[in-house]
Amino acid sequence: MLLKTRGTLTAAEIAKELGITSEGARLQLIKFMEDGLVSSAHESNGVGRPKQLFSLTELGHAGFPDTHAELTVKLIGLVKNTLGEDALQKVIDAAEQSGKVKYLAELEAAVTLEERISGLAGIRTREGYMAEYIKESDGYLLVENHCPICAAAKTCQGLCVSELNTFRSVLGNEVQVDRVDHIIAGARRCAYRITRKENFS
DNA sequence: GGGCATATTTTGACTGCCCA
DNA sequence: TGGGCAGTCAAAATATGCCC
Repeated sequence: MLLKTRGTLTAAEIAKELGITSEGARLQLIKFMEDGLVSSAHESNGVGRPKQLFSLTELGHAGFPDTHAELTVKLIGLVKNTLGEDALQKVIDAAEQSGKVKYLAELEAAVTLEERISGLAGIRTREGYMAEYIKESDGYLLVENHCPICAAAKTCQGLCVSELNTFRSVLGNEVQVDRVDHIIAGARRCAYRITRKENFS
């Protein structure tokens, strides 16, 4: 909790806050380091042995509550209940339009279909979807192994529809994009089959 | 460059508490 | 009662800058 609220600290500083000796604090920190919750770095400050500074790792930070998902679900509910379904749909449409513009700009240099799919997978991975694509005999499979907006998507299915629309727009008219796996429906992943339309092959 | 001073870490022995 | 765990204490080890 001290490392979370105060940032990087030495064993002596932690010991002082906890009312124990620095050796006692250090023993605890070593255990946290063995568990991957804390990392250390050395900092030289003139005369004497360099300080060993302790800070939380990503795993350590993950041990604290994150209520983003709950907040998002709450906001979606508030928009729906106070402004109506139409207002919520307008918000989703605006987000979809914004997403399309952003994706198209990033994929401007991609010429072939495979380059566009590869680029799209890269963008989605950066956004936390752990995306990848698989080349198949009749097209491609875009796979998203994680859904960072799962809680929101369960509350508002429009987000998933918007996502599919975005993929179709970004990949172009010559391909058909179908969702074949859906996390919301209980699948392990979301997957999209991408095939060339008959009249474009 | 080497010895010294300083600040900090490391280590081992020990104590006390809890629990099966 | 013994084992495990958490913490204290003291001494040794370590890393670095300063000064001659």
